[in-house]
Amino acid sequence: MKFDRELLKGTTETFILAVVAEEPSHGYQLVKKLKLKSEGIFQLGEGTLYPLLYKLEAKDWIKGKWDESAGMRKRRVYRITPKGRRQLAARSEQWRELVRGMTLLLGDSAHA
Amino acid sequence: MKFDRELLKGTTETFILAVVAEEPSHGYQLVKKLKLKSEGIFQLGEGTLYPLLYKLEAKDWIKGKWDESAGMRKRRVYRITPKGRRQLAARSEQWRELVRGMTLLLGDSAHA
DNA sequence: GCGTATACCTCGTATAACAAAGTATACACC
DNA sequence: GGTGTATACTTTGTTATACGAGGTATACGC
Repeated sequence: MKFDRELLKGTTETFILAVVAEEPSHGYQLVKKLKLKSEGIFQLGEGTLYPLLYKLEAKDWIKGKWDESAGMRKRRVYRITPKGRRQLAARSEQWRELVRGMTLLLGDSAHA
Repeated sequence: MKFDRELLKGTTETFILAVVAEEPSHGYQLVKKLKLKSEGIFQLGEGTLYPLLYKLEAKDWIKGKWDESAGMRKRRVYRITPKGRRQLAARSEQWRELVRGMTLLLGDSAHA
């Protein structure tokens, strides 16, 4: 979906954490996976995803490791850290609150 | 609730439109109303709300009119325009898609 | 040797929500 | 008639985020 530019802000970190938590992944793979698993709703470009991964790693929420298996393009595989799990829980909580607030305010408009 | 700074982005215009659509209101009133109706989840400051109202009016999604009834501090009452209603519908649709995408991706994490 | 899919990296831009500070009016109360 | 509080609006500066557009380089099929 083509979102109104700002709508995604603050949610991306959360769903990336969630997907990485479910299964360690590398960047390029995440681009595909996010699109697939969200049924095309989220389509992050690489220019969005990679810098985000660096940031998450810098905060120690995920940890990347180079995978240089023979006969493969080398790739950096990220897995979630304990700290990342705690963040994910906190973010999910905030997300649920946001949804609750919006539901309260949108009311009928939400089903227009 | 204290949100993670960026999480609200893109949602504020939507719920303001929704509340104004339900009933014409002036700025100061909206600050209170948003907090009340969202059960304290959304607490926009005036420094956030007023500029937003100006922007929405500039886009012709809401229309303000000075109310100078006697014995009252004069206030600017906003009501939604037809264009605003269409926007509200579009925004609500996007919001629902976002929720759907997040639900797909968060999965178990959403109930942690 | 050529095309395509894979995989990663970097820079510039727009703009949004917020805090903080300011102005000014109505009204209750002593 | 002076003080405090709630009402009501305005403006400025800061921070950060998602994105597009561009770039590099490797594996593999044919």
